[in-house]
Amino acid sequence: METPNELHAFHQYLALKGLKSTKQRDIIVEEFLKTKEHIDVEALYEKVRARSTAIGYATVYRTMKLLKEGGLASERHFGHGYALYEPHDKDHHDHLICLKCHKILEFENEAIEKLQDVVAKKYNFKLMTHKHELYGHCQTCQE
Amino acid sequence: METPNELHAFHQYLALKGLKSTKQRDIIVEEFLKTKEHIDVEALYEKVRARSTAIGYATVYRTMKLLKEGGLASERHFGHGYALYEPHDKDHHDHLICLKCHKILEFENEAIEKLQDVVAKKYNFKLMTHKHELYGHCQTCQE
DNA sequence: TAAATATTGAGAATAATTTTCAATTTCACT
DNA sequence: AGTGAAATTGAAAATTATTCTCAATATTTA
Repeated sequence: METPNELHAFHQYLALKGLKSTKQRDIIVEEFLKTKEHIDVEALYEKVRARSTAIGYATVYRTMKLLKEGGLASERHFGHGYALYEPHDKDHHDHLICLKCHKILEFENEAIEKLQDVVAKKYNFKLMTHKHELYGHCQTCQE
Repeated sequence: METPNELHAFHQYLALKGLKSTKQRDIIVEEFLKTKEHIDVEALYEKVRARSTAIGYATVYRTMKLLKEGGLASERHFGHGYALYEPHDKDHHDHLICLKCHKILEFENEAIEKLQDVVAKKYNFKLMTHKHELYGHCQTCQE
């Protein structure tokens, strides 16, 4: 009784768009959902290949794009030149990134979110999304 | 009596690092400082070429890297896959980016900066820098 | 001015991601 | 179940921003 309902949501998204469900997509989505950290395409590709050697990089990229479009994954860029993905959260969160060990922590701050709205209003912007990243040294790396 | 003292600062930085001043670097830096908006390498290259056809892309990239290292320019990435540069401000500011017309506005918000410090402290992070970008539709594009 | 060293432009190289294309798979309709 | 139109696939080529290589040239220091 533990059908991942995100996978189900993905199938619904595909149906909605007139796209097809395939074994490859399912494997990629399952592996993606399984990792609770931020994952890059290379690491995801490795996990996927461990289950089926007949899946190429292109399909991983294509599937991540679909997940993004379907609102099931968020794509992040933290300065190194490649994308990281994470399952899309209902509750928005932002990130603390350690410049030494590249650890990523998440934070939520309601007060900041409110202030963002204030800023947007001041400039007559209709806010759709935002990116708030704090870069520094984590506790461990300060020693 | 209007010597750009940023150019002077650049020369000082070069001297400090044992690097050399060249015509190419000066032209690139002058053109960069002249634009008060965010500029990408391609646009800067065009401006530079208008003054001297004997300057290559590589030198523009190399010079922007020096400006960055010297603290005279900030590099930004707003989601499209290339870098934008802006003269480095003493007063930190963040950005509002229109998803339709790609206009970029700047904002400063002291209260948000303070809250960032609170967040960093909570996670025992030593904050070095941050990125805060608000994406949406600007006033003009809402019509 | 000369020697030592940094810089240059052009094009090759890199790296992440996207596209192309012919072969295969899915799905809606029998 | 069977068929055919349309979507999907993997592999390799293409793309794009940026960096590197290298032989020729320019700057600096003595």
